Amino acid sequence: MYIYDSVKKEKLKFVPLVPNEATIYVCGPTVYDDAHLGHARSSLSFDLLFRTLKSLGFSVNFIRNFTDIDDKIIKKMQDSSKSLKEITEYYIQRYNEDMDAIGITHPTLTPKATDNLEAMEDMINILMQKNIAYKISNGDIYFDTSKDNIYGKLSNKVSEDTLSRIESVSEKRNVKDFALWKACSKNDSVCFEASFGKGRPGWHIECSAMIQKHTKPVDGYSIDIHGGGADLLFPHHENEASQSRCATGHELAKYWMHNGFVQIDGEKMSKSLGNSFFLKDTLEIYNGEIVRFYLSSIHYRNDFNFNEEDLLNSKKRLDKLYRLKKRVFDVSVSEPSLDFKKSLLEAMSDDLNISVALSIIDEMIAKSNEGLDANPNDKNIKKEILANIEFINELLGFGYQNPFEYFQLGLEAKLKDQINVLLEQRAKAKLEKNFELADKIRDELKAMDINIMDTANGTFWEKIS
RNA sequence: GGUGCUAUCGCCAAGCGGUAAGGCCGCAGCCUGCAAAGCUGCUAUCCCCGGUUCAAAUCCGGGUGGCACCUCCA
Repeated sequence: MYIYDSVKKEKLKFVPLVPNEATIYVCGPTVYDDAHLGHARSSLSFDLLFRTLKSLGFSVNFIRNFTDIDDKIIKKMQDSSKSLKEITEYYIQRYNEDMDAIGITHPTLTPKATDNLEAMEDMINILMQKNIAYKISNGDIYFDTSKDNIYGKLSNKVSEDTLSRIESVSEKRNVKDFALWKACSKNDSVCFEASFGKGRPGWHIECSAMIQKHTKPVDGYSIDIHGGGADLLFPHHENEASQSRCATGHELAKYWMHNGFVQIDGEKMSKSLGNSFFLKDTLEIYNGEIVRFYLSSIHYRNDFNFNEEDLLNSKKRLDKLYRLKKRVFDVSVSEPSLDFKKSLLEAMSDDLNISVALSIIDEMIAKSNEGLDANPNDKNIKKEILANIEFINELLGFGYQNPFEYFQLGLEAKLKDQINVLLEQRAKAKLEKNFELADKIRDELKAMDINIMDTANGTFWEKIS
């Protein structure tokens, strides 16, 4: 397995801290709103990593958190007069629904910030004891970045000019110091007890504390891989790495991976532009698997330009897999082709090269169709093809649907019956060489948006999308 | 202003120094009663200029264009 380390900026051989094991921590969403396409892409990127490592035989410990304390959540509370828990639980559930819809494997652990306040308190206490953290007059606690002589190394982004953009608080020792704890005032609705005063944690400390709590350091690192969106490198990951290093005496992660961004029709995704923003909006129109296939079809590090035309073109590629699956759906699975499995894994082992993986699948489809054209009823060929498709699903998370239902999605049973009756009539007409009637029926079906095809494996029909 | 990414066929997109994968679209053929589906074949010298090298889309320098982040946004 080779992965691109976005801090070292090179592709590296993945050497896990513990042989055959991998611990991955990915920054999850702040749950104050529904998941957007960017969340989907991030989840998808690391889901592919998760699946690939598992397929390679690693025992993977995959952690993805929920940030359920945050200014945006507090604002939502004020706007909606709902409690913190009401809001976060609602959006966590919605998030999980969306991720299920696009076939994201469940992480091994999904810690919430609110369940790990003690770990954060401990870490802040350690930093205060070391005089790396300090309290200012209003009760806020800051991290003293000057105590970490390699602060800024991770992102390489701390310039004078960057600093001028950071919020200035006069009592901070250094401009780049960041909040570990924000003291609460009397009318603050969200307030937690801690030995150093009431308040709530800063954003960065939660990930550090949860990693510290849920993992065991090996060889000077807490975890193997830390992941997240490209925007998180600075300041979030820089700060995480720094405070963890200072508090624990070892590095946070051996490898860092960052996924690229999603744009809509070439524009930055934002509410003000009114471009389709939420994953749910897309899922209302398209099946989750189609969205998954489209969003994962481009390398995770590249920026992704989402548009409907490309989505539909990408669906045509997935259709081909399902047309093949229709041809072999009447047998039980055997073992996938070793060559196919090996080359697919090899592609994904190269920093998740999905493009090469998809081209290998396309070649498999063409070869399989060729084999089936020559031997339409060869059970061994069919079994292996079906097994290949199952392996695709295991590794990449698509191709799992019943192939007939895939092409008939959203049609009512009554209509399906009607179609079947027409197909029987057409089959009879064809048998009697009454091609005029057969073509008339086909036109009738076409008018109903149904496409039919006579293959060596029988007559199939599809809903035209 | 700082930091970084990027420019490959009409569209999407691999390529990581050894002579351009794959998908969509298009054209031709095979198959088919005709279609559809499937299969086969055809379609690019890689933004521009210079350099390094036996050899560059791939490395270096300079342009030009696109984008992102630097604002607790994945």
